[in-house]
Amino acid sequence: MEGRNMEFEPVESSFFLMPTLQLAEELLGKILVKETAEGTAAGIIVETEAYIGPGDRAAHSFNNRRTARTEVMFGPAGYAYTYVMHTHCLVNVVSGEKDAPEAVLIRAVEPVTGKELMKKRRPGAKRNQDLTNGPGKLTKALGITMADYGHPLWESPLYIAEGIRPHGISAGPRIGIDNSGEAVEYPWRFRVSGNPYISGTKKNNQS
DNA sequence: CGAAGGATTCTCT
DNA sequence: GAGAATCCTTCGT
Repeated sequence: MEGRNMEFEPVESSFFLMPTLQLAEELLGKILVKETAEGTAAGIIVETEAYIGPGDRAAHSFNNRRTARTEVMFGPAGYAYTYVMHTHCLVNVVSGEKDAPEAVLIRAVEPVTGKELMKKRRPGAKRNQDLTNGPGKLTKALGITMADYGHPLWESPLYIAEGIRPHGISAGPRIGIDNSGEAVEYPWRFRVSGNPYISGTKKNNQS
């Protein structure tokens, strides 16, 4: 990369116009950028999961269930779907055509900009890789909140930027949805091969 | 209006 | 490895 410019180049809105499973794969290596008053924090996306509502029991929009919460998933692709889980916030990239409730969950990123800011936001993290190696962790590190719900991901202050080309990509079963029947086995989790900034602390610790 | 559950994370044993 | 924390949404009465 050219280097001296700290700013990132957002993707075009047309980038998101592809099948959800393909988008989940294409997002690997891209950069998730969040600009705040405190500064800019950004990380390379290294782990994603696809959620395809109509036939995916693990998705909030399973069987096309439409609620105030999942509303944005029924809209066009490329918007942020933020969701509060327990005490944490998760972020998804809406995918699929209009009226198709599909999305890609961002599970982990590798910090590239604003590491000091991330450390400040996550006092508990002892290692660099603990800053963003989980869906709830990365949102806190980057400063993503429910205020970003429905935000278009090709515009400041929250967007996907062009990044690197991953050396290799691995696919496998998703995590944390073991109460979702057979949907658990779908290989809809994608990650950059060999990258240390990957989630998966408990079970599902496969190579 | 009240009750149950969840795409998680942290801490202690 | 197991269990609690803790906030919002969804569903039932």
